[in-house]
Amino acid sequence: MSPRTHTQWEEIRGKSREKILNAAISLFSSIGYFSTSVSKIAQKAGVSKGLLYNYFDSKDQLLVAIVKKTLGLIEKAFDISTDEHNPNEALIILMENMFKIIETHQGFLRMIIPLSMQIREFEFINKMIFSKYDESVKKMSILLEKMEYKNPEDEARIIIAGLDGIMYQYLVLGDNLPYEKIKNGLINKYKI
Amino acid sequence: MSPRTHTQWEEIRGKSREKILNAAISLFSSIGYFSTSVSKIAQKAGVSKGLLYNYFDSKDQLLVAIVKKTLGLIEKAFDISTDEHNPNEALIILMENMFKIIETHQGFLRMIIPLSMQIREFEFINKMIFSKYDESVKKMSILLEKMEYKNPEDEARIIIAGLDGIMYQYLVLGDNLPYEKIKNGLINKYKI
Amino acid sequence: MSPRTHTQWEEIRGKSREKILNAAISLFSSIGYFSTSVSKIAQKAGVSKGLLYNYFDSKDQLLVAIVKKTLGLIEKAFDISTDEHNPNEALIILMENMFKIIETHQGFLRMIIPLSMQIREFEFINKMIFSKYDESVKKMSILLEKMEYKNPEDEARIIIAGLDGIMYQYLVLGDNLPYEKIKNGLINKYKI
Amino acid sequence: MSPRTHTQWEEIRGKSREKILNAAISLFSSIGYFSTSVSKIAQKAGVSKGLLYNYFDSKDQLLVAIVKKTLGLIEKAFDISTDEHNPNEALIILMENMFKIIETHQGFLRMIIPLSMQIREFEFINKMIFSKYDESVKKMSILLEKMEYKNPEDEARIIIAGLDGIMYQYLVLGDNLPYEKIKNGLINKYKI
DNA sequence: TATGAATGAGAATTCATTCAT
DNA sequence: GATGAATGAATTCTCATTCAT
Repeated sequence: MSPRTHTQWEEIRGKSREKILNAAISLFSSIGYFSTSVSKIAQKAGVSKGLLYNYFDSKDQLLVAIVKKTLGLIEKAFDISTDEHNPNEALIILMENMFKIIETHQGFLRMIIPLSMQIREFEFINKMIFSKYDESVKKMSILLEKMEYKNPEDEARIIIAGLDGIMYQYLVLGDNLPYEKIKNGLINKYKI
Repeated sequence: MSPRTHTQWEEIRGKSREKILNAAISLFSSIGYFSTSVSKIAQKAGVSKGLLYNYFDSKDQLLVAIVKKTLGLIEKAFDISTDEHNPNEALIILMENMFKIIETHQGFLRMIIPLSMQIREFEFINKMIFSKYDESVKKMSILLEKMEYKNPEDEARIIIAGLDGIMYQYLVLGDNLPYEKIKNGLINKYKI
Repeated sequence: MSPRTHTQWEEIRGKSREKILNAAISLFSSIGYFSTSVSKIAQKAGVSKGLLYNYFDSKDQLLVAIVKKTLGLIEKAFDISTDEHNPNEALIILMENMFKIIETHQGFLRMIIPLSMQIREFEFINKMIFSKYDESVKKMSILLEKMEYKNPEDEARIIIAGLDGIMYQYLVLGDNLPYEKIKNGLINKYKI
Repeated sequence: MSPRTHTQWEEIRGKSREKILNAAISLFSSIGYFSTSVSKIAQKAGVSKGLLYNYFDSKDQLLVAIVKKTLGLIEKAFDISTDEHNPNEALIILMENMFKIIETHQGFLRMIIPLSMQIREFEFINKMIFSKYDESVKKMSILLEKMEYKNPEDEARIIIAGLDGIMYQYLVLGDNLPYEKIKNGLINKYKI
């Protein structure tokens, strides 16, 4: 009969939010943002449509929340210090980390790439992709410079293009792509 | 108002069809398949919705028609004989041709890539992409073999990953990408 | 088999538009703008909801269309020259005209008064009411001045307050108000 | 935390009820009954939705409570004895009292007038308005009879129409109306 | 007494598609 | 061949109300 404590409310909210976010990311990534209706999300999450709008102001904002959340996860996973390694080892770790992101966040990538390719509506996604790209180029350039590549920045861009290409093919071709083989092929090209 | 001849009808049909296809590809590629309404297409093409449905059974079929048409164009442009060139020259020509497709058919790519990321609904697009991929790997492998690469197929896949990566970045990053630089960077890596 | 002429289309459009407008004004005035759903309007008009949106961009715009249309009707009815009459006769005609508007456009008034009293959303209604008020004050002042009233503008404002009061009571009290009696009572006060 | 006495509970109940009523009247009068959500009321009152429903069975009943409460206030303010004044003085006091209500209960009026324009749903409001109207006519008629007006009831109705008209204009036109001027103009017409 | 998460019915709006002319 | 009015199902979103604690 006594009202719930703040923590109890928090917990309830957290659980529902999570259910909705998970349902949404699953649907957005498999059938796409536009083909996913809010009703489908609510149904998959096992909650009412109304509740979804208690937690997210709009379908758009739900997307934003997903992007933020996943970006947080990626950031965390990516934030491994490479200080104790020599440049080449560090480069390999960097590449492997990028492949890990591809493997772990397939769904997320499948969701945002379509949005980044069209629709002005989600400009923030393009900005985010560009900032990630830029950051990667910088990080990698430094390592390649230490490894005494002649044009480290250019080389970095080519490596990242390779990584992005493998990602793209992985997402589109799925099992038709000998992913592991290509992945190792690329990595080995840069192992001294 | 003498009755039109068969050829005249044909011509009229062809022109309207063309107008519709052009309007559709322009809209699909800029704002996306799902955000493009049939009304907008008809309006942009300067025809009535009814007429559009005279030519195409559905929005889906309109997409199919666009893919078929553009694939034809790509095929034609791609079908340049490399017989009179040595393997390395041929490889470079092949790569340059692929870049040409990226540059010439931006809109088309921007349209189908999002659709290819979503499983199931447009299966035929994935099949088509896979067949193109496979074909390219084969063509390139042969040349690389002649150039005495140790693992020509693996090397081919890495090159194509690079090409696809540049394509992807070109479509997403636009002017934020030093496209020409990376393009030449990649090509030069394979010039002997 | 031959397509409809421009005039035929016009006619079809006109009829549907009219049906919708009539249904809307009837519902807006009887149960109010907010309690009237677009579905109800379409149903009453005997058309689909979709069609309604072919003619009007939104529920708001439907309201705007009604206001414009009714204002046109009122303007026309009100635009009677009083040149050949002496000031007192003209004043009486003016008052009678105002009563006529009250009687003829009950529904319209019942619709806009609630909107004018609240909601910033429909500012244009307030502007319109003020402009009508101002216009009436000016017209009536001129006549009262000729009739040698000491403070013609003040007197005009009092008369119009009386008219508005009767309008208000007429709309709210309906048959509980001895409308004709009061109306004549007011008019007689200003007959010389 | 000793258990509260009955009186303390009463007080708590009273305060929360009051807060809710005030929030509701403020919102109903500014943005209208239909555009005001129960959530907004609870929020503005600083209580939970649940608590609101502890005090009032429904949004409708909340409205009823407001009307009852405000009517009580008006009654009290209006219940000033005019016995010691002569009829003319009493008439002026009566009119001034009515203006005072207009000025003091703007919000309330702005809230109920829109509702009174819509037939059926809030019948009780129309009944209340009629009863107030009737009562005023009677009171005023008596005074005007003593003042030897020929048709005291008719004159009373005209005066009240004037008052209502000024009220209406005051609510709709706001600062665009020279309220004080008209108010005094009307009062002076009946000062001997 | 007090909370706020949860519901579900219903609101406005969009859009692929049909059809009479 | 060509038109565009008309449809209806589906979409996003709102909100009064309930209920377990």
